Amino acid sequence: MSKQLTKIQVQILDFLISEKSCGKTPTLSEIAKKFGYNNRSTVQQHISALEKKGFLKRNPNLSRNIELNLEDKFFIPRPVLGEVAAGTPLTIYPDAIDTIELPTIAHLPKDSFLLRVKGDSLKDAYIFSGDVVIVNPNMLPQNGQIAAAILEDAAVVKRFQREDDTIKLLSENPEYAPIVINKDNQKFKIVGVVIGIYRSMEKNIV
Amino acid sequence: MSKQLTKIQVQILDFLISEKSCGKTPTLSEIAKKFGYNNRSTVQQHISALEKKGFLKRNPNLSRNIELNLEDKFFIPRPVLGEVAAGTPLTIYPDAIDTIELPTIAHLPKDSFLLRVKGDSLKDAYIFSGDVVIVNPNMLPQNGQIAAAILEDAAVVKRFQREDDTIKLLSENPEYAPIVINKDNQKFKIVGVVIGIYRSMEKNIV
DNA sequence: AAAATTACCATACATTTGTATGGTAATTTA
DNA sequence: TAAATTACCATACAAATGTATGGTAATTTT
Repeated sequence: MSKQLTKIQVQILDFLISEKSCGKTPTLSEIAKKFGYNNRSTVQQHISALEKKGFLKRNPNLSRNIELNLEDKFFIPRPVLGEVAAGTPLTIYPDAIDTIELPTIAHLPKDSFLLRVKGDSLKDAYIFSGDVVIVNPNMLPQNGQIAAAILEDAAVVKRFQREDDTIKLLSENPEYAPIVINKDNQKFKIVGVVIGIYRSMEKNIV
Repeated sequence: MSKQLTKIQVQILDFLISEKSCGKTPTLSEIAKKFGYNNRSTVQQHISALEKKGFLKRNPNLSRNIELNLEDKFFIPRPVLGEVAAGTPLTIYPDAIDTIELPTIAHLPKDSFLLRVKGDSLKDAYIFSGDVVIVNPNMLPQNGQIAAAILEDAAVVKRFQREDDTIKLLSENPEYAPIVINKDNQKFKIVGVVIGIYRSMEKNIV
């Protein structure tokens, strides 16, 4: 038997990874439901194939006990939604352009997503090009918090400052001037609050 | 009924948090086994009490479906083993001195742990005082990687450089001189490799 | 063309799991 | 002192879950 995965096996494995990255391991029934199967024995067969090919391991008779075995990687890939400029706005992509191997950040706040920062306009806030910021879209930024926003169909990550009739987006780097937005600006939309940053060190070998 | 938890309820909740932070949700039987109960109905009662007090939620008839409800926090606390100096060595504590609310880093590499960095000796490596480093103890540092080590019963986080008969621990900050260690030094022990850093932004309101 | 593989379905069964109910002894509260 | 709570145990049952086995049709490989 080849180690090559069939289309459906890939889909199921992807689903398992996606669920795992939310901290869940589905049952056979749940997988069957997800893929529209009438019977969990269909999933049973696919999981069995994935196990034979070495992509996962089952623990007999234990519920929700599919252990992923992603080539000895410690990390589970998570999609990065787009690159975002700390300086000039960059386009945000509707689909993932990239995956980052986050240390299995599993239960990120619901709906939260990742953005990779480009540029050095936030370097005085200790955020550097290449860092990944974790954005919680269910929060409204308070003054002084780092926020992600969409401006003219592009995304920015800046320190947020609400004033009387305007919103200021500040860089920490004096080389960049603040962006001032009128409150009524239709082309401006707060996306969420940066609740954390993550930086992988594994490729930082000098 | 009070919202106060009994000793055993705290122990069970702690166990649930600990398991959750490894990406697992135990069954009643598994909890019973962990605490030496002969019967899972004992756990059933404790979980029921925890639910009534609002600390978790159960989804009826679904296995491994205890959802923790830690006061609407998005985050699950994880113990921070100790503070570690980027500059001068600081003591590493055997038990957690603190918990950090990591964005539910759930499947950290096995056995990995967190250290909070103090001091600015790694600032040129973009690691700052207060940052939390994720240390993987199952890796040996390569030259140039940031490593955590124990030196004279204290812990340091430094860039690692192996030379002929010595190991050099380099600061990125020119104010700190490199620490040079003889390979035979009994009081020196590599603890692991820093595989990532995490910084929470939530309290960074200026 | 024959054999193997793939993708599904159906059924049956043992185990696990969640849950309901009732009981006992010790401790705490009223 | 009486009542309530706590911490355990035991039993019973339904639902969920994993697993074994066999089948069909389509596709791919040999």
